[in-house]
Amino acid sequence: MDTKTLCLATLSLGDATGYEIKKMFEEGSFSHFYDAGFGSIYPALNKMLSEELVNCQYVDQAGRPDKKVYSLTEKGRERLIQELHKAPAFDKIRSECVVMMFFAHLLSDSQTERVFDTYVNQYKQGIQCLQELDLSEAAHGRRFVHGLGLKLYETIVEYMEQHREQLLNPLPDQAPPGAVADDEENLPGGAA
Amino acid sequence: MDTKTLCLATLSLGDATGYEIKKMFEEGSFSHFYDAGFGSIYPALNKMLSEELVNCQYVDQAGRPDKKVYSLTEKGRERLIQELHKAPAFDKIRSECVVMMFFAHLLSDSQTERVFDTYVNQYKQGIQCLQELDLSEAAHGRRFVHGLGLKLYETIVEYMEQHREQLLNPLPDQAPPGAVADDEENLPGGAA
DNA sequence: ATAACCATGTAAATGGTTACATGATTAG
DNA sequence: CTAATCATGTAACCATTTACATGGTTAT
Repeated sequence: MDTKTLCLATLSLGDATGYEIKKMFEEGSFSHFYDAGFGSIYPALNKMLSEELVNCQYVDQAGRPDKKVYSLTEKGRERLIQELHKAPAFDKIRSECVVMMFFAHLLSDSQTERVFDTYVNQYKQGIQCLQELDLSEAAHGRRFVHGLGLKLYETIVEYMEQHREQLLNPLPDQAPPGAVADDEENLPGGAA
Repeated sequence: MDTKTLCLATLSLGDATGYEIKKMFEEGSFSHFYDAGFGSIYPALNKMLSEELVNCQYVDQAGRPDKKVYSLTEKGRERLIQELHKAPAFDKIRSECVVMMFFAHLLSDSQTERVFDTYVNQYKQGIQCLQELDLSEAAHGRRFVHGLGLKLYETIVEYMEQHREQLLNPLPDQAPPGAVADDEENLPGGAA
């Protein structure tokens, strides 16, 4: 699924600027299952304008560049529906944190902690974002997906907190030799 | 994190061919947090060979092409550790199924069902893969990550099954107008 | 017979990220 | 005064995906 389709999908929820579409991917309903940067959103929007999949209204703003508010055309709506009826690909996940945690035995204590915290905080923030959304007007699919996202995030945070010691202070027989010395800290006893 | 680093990481668990590395991403311990295809693995391996990050032993095989078994060099191990100590990026998730389920109100009933099944089956298979792994020799990080993956997959399957009706047979007031007529089926009553 | 599996690789096409470029406003 | 937010866009770079190319073995 390319950025074009994602933009069409976003616009089906209401007119928006490229800037606002980006925010949807960062903080809004889409944050937990897709992302896109300006470098792919703006070109996608311009391509779709020339294909007549979207319309554009220019809104003058003092000082700032003109706001360009995009809206779906009928053709765009048809294209969106067509794309949504293709065979879905499997999920693609790229989690650097999980790779790093997998190789905890090669990490310094400080890096292990840093990765752990990054991961937990990412999903704690995600939970907050999802909880702040107003779904009173939302269609059933959106509610379903929202509930799934929330559940997943909560599961991650819960697992991380429950198994913190397993990662950060493993029992000696769980930590084979070859570990990296830490340049900053050195807990003499470990988990006492 | 690029394919090169992922290959180094895989090789730190034991010598392997490109083909076997791919399998690790599909069925092994890595399946739930990263992926890579042949088109990126083989070039990565060759580049690393010229950078002396890996060694290669050719194993003759009757009929089949020579097997090329790669192993980490000391330089490769150092590079891996260096990469693992960088600041981790946030997770990137691309889930076409979730996008489609979000827009269930634009989908035909048959497509909704297809997407639902694709999603559930993906993670049911994932659970099976993870359960078949032998972790008796695994380091603590690997066990930690394995537990996390399993927990997440189980949570997804459980949520999907518990909320099946919400997606496939929503109550009328949860399904706003604009739904697409199905070309194959038509349930007259819905959830009575 | 046919499909799937083992096994490696290249080239072209696609597409996404990063850095650059501009510039006013507002909050700390 | 500085950083963040609003607002758009291009170009170079980087990486991945897909299709192509080869070819024997094993299971159905």
